Amino acid sequence: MGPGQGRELRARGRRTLARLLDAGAAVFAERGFHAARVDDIVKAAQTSHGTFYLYFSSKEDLFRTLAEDLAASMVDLARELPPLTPDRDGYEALADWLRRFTDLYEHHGALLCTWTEAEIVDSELGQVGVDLVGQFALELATRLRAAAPDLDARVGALALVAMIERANYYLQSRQIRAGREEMVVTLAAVTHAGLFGAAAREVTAPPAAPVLRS
Amino acid sequence: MGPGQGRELRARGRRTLARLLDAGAAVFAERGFHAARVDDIVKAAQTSHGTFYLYFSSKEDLFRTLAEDLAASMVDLARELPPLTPDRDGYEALADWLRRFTDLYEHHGALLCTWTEAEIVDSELGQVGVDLVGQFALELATRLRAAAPDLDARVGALALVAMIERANYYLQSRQIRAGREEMVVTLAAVTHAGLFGAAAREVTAPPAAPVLRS
Amino acid sequence: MGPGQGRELRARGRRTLARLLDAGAAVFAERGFHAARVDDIVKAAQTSHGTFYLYFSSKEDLFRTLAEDLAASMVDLARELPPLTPDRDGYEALADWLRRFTDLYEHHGALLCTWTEAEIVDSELGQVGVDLVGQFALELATRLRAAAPDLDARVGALALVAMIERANYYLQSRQIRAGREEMVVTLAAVTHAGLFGAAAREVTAPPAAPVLRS
Amino acid sequence: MGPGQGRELRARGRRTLARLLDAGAAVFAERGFHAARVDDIVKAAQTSHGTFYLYFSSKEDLFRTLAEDLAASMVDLARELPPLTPDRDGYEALADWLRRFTDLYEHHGALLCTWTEAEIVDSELGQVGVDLVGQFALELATRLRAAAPDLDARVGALALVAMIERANYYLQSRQIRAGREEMVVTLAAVTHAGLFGAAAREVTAPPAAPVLRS
DNA sequence: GATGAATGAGAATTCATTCAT
DNA sequence: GATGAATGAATTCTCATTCAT
Repeated sequence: MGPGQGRELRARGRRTLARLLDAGAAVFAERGFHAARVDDIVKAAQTSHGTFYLYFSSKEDLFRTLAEDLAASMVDLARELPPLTPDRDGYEALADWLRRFTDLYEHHGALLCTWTEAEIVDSELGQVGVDLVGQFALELATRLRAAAPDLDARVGALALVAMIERANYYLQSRQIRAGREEMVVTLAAVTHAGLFGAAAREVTAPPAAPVLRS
Repeated sequence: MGPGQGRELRARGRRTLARLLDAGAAVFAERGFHAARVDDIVKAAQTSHGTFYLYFSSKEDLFRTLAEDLAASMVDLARELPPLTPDRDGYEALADWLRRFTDLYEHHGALLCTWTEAEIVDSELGQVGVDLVGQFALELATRLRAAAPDLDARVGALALVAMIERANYYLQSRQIRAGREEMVVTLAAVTHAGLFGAAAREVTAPPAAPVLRS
Repeated sequence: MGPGQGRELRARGRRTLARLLDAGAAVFAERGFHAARVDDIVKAAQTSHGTFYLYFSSKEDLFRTLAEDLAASMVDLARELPPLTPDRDGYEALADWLRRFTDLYEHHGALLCTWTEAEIVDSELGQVGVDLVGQFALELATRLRAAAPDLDARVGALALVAMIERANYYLQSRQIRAGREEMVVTLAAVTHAGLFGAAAREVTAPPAAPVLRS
Repeated sequence: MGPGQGRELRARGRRTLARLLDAGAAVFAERGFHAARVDDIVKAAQTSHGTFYLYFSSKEDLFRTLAEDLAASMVDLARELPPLTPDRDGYEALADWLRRFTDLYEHHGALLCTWTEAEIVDSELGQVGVDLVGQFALELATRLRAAAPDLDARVGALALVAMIERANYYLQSRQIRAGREEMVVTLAAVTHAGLFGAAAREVTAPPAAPVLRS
């Protein structure tokens, strides 16, 4: 563990720590775990190698810290998944929630991409990843079970989570050439359709006309 | 390029090349691009460093070769996406195709996970990845457009591709605790529902009873 | 030199200095000069890096201070080597002196082991080590010369000093599995025999019965 | 373990290995374990850092290898300790053996001084050191027991070993200002006297006149 | 008097690639 | 065609020492 995190820090120390965390997030996001150099990070944080190791015991330690922060945010978000109903309110709530997911992914998602790469998988962190996906899926599964009783709710929920996560990745990595809102609406529609059938939304949702583009 | 690929190898040379490709696939899959050591690869191939550079000009060169092979297989598979119809035949055809996708992913998918990591993204290879996703999405989009005219077909198709790809990844990395067939059926159902509405499948598809488990 | 030793410390300063000296002795003894970290020392002394350099100008400065203290004690002890006589009183006096040597070695000897390691040998301190051995040897040599005139008294004395020093080291480092008193008596006997012949002690010394063990 | 030692080496590899071993011995002897830089060693061996790690897995690995070689030589020598008899032949045999010990110490002894410093003590190597001293002491103890039955033979033997070892160290580190032969004769005399009484040697040994110097 | 924070010159080690046989 | 050996730039991490409060 980073020695600098065990003790409580003075104002200056807190600022340095924050700079390192920011720099780490940026560099890991841009280069991935292995290609990220401690040198890049300290340069970005405008500090020295020595200082880095004052706060973190290793490059991996910093990564783990960032990942745990992100994981916590994700878990929080998963808990806030609104009750999903077939009506228009349910659809809107889902779309709103997806907007917030996309926000989070936009700011920290690059880190998710390196999650696998850092082979810290065996340790707790790997489990965190699994739990994370599971947490999301759990929430969805509860609704799926009611809406589509003949589907395997657990697997179906995972499939929807997969879609949401990966679509955000495509968006971020520019493999998808689409706007944020476009994607959010589409994901909401597909998910809603998956849960309650396409008909439900068609009736209640407003014509998503502006979305049509291709 | 590795001189060893610049034409006409004797039997012995072909065997060495094959061993290197196999070893490379295995090691990249297990460790990722950066963590994979040339040393690991030559040991697995039971040959020497010198020989490696007889066939490939660099570690990246080997990766690129493997990735291009995989990409070609994927593109081939995408072309074989069957016509999707709302009836039961359409559903079955989709499920069959998903089975083949899962086969491919099972054998070579680990390489896909490292695709991003190797920063060969700027080069053609990155584009290959984009094209690949695009190719799949294109096929789906055509059907989507007919089935759900108020959805952004392109984005919707990408969302479904995202789901299919990522769900396979979850399966492979054991983040999903489900059987192959279970997942294939679920993906088929969700995709089919996304395309034609849940009602379509419910009427035409057989009760997916054994899938129910959670 | 550390400013903190340049005279007149208040009570608080004296306590801090004492803590640092104690901590230094402990850490140098346990880890050796190179492996001892200033950080270990200040932690053991419950103070900070900044404070350390208030009292000592460097790690070496602290070591030197400790070593000089020890050297002074050793020189004092050497001066107190009693007159050695072939009779029983001489033997007992020698044994008593050896007991005190062993006491000193027990408390500070670990530092002696690192003496060589710290390459402060070129400086005065190295000379102190040489002088120290020499001082001991000188005292012994005077007696040896009388008792065994055909031996090289100087070298003989050094050999005895070597034995006494090294045997204490074996004892301390548990390379010898023997009790303190056992060792003291044995060293006294061997030294006495070396000086005056085995016969002398045999006649005059009491049967060292309890020593017999092996 | 050094990868280069598992496989059998070609002529060139054997030469490089030998150069590294020689260089390591020299550098460790001169600077001690901690102060010795891998850089010094590879420079002395006229090779590169990379090559070093081809043969040894770490600086410690090289040290251990050298130490084990030395330990083996020492154990061999201990086994060759001649039968010790009170007559002149016994004395001469002892002196001869001491000459060989001094030879060994002269060539490799510097390494012994760093033995303690490298904290490899916990592992087998530390035990080797203990065993080594024990081996020597065992041989001596057998004779002591016969010659001086009222002494603790085991402790007495250790004391003599201590003397022999440490005196050689003094000689090597120039803390003793004496010639080799001078020291050998003196050690033989003191040891012989310790075993059989001063009288025995006086009668049988030649007058050691030339040794007298101080 | 005391201390938390910062520093940066080294140190060990790794590994893709080249070379001589 | 094959390979054992060599290379050295790049990288992570350490730690004695200094500084600002």
